[in-house]
Amino acid sequence: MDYLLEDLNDPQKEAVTHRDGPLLVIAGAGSGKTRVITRRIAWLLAHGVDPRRILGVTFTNKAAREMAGRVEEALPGVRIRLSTFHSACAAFLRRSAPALGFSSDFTIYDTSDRDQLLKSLMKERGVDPKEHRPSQIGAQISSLKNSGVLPTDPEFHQSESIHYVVRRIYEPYQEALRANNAMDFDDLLLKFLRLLQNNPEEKAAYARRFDYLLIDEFQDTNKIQYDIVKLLASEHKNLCVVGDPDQSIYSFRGAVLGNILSFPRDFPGTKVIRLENNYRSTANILAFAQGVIARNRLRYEKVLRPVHGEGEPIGFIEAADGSEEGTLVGHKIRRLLDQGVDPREIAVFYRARFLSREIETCFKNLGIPYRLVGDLGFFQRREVKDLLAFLQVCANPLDRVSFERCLNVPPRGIGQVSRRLLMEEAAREGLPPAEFLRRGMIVPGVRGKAKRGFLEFGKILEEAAGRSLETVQGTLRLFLERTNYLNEICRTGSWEDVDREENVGELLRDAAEFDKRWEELSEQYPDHSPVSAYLAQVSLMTDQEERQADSASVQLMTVHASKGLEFDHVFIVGLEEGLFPHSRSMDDLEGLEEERRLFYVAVTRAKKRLFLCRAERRRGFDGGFHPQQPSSFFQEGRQQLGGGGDPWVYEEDSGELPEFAVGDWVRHARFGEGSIQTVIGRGRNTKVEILFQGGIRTLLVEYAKLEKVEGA
DNA sequence: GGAAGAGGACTTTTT
DNA sequence: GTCCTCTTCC
Ligand SMILES: Nc1ncnc2c1ncn2[C@@H]1O[C@H](COP(=O)(O)OP(=O)(O)OP(=O)(O)O)[C@@H](O)[C@H]1O
Repeated sequence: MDYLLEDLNDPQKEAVTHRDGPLLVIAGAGSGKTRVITRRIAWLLAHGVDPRRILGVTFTNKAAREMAGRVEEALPGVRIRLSTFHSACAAFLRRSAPALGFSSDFTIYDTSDRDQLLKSLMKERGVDPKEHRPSQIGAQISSLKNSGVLPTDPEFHQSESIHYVVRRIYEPYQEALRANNAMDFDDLLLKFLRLLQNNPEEKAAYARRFDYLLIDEFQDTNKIQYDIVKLLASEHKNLCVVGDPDQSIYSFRGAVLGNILSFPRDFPGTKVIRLENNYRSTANILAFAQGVIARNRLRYEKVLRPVHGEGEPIGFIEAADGSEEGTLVGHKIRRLLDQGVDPREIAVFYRARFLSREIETCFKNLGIPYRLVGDLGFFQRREVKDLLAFLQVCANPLDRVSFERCLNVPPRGIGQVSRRLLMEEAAREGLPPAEFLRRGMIVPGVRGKAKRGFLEFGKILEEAAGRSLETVQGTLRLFLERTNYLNEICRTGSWEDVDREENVGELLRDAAEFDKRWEELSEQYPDHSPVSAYLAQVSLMTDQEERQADSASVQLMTVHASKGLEFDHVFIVGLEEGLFPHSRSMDDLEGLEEERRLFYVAVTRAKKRLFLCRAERRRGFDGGFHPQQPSSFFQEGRQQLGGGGDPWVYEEDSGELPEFAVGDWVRHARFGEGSIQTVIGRGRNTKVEILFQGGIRTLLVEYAKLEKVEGA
């Protein structure tokens, strides 16, 4: 099994073969930390350690899957599951839920469920949700939880700095969660920690449950996570953590750099290993990255040497506005693709999610295949959330947030007033409203459409319950058929309806997939119906990676989502003051330095080629343009790299372009026939607005491959 | 009393 | 674009 060590350098070997006791690998970007973790897991497995006694934790689902893949690559035939902190804690809590006053199939609320609940609690207490946005209040509650403060703790009442709305709402919020048999993301960590702290038997049991703990991206753990880790490792101290203080980019989630720095003190006898070769990037890219990060003052210095040669210079792309930025990036990518570059080796990063829109539009027009990584999209889509809310109500009738969401979907005549009457009547009967309706009980004072609506909804619930939620797909289909959902929702016959239908189909497929695997999965979910197990799984999946993982597309993602990944060609867009670094982080040194770390992360993802991009103006939400100053990061690139002229020049080659005039009929491969509404610009930059059946599109003539339709 | 459509406010980063 | 509230019709 020495082959497991073959492609490792000496310090890596030392880390991988380190047997027992605390181990800290602290090293810069691209130095092979992740390789250490995955190889170490393989090494342990190869030496007879039971995979169930290893707990490997990463930060995102994506990273967990990727790393599991690498272990299986190194050790064919083996199967191992790596977790995120949240999924591991959720799984533990499901076993211990009754002790905490929850049933084991409790619901997990995502951020929008949380805000929904907060909103209704605020309204009940006469707090205007417009004056204090639920999401803001929720964010503050979240950061309290991430520093370990519950409303029942004395600190909560003593602290002066807590907003009065938070002060009023936090405790009712926790009570409501419990009444709904629900936890939010932060509860998953905090409640598990409290369970260990307050319960010596549980603590002892969990401290013996694993023999080896391995944690990637340790610089981004928060206090709660570290406390959990300490307790899990308290008996054997076989704890291997890996990280890079310069890549700490989650302080908004409570991450504390202190964790990785104080690790050797917290675990006396820690073996500290440094990795000092960068295997990922060209020397040019690495030198730039190090110049960038060297300007931070709060820093733990490390050595990092390039292994590769100088490589190509860094490129700069400066555009007049956001859409030109997208087009220029698209042009460049198109050329790379034409040279035979694998689209999966190209990535576009942005600081803020909304920047992806403009890029997407341009890529669509240019026909560049792309994929949005970590897109919240799918599970946040209206129709998907509606359907999941229905499943949620079936599985957990106490969940009022989901109940309120799907009660009147599709519209069945139930409004504000009938809703209130139902709640009051159900409360009088001492039943959750969902249960009240399921029994077919009547709400006095409600007649006509609303009355029928209640009865109908109750009947669907009853029928679903009658089938004991045995298959996810069956339960969904029941809802779809009884409500005629698709027809109700897709009435307008427009563009988006097709999407909606597809999303529903996608969910059904996903559900069917889960049903098929239920037999092997069921042991992971004790006391769960298939439906509640499905929900348990889905509510921790915030992305839809797997569905499209193999598509040959350019990858679009936030810088945060790029952590731990690598690509041959990287474009960082939106390098403008206020955007990246973001204005909300520019007030203090810590904020600015974190932006710089974030930029460092972005830069160090690139293996061969890096492009820094900015626009001179950008459209605001009102549609007007705002001038944008180049980001200091962009300027540093310019300076460090000698101002380097303009490596980005249009090539005046390709032959003639067809000319179009307003009113011409044209045919497009994908959008069909349409008429030209507007012609913008000249020559290679000509854009046309075309009215197709599905709506108006703006296309670049050069790439749209439009055909004139004569005699229309 | 409800539904559908118009108009306003708001967009950092994630589990 | 999206989410939410307010208005206008049924
Ligand atoms: N000893 C080695 N020899 C050659 N290549 C290596 C070696 N170790 C790692 N690599 C390669 O270097 C690249 C970076 O490795 P890895 O992702 O493990 O680094 P990392 O330290 O986790 O990076 P980051 O912190 O930036 O995410 C990968 O392509 C990996 O395959």
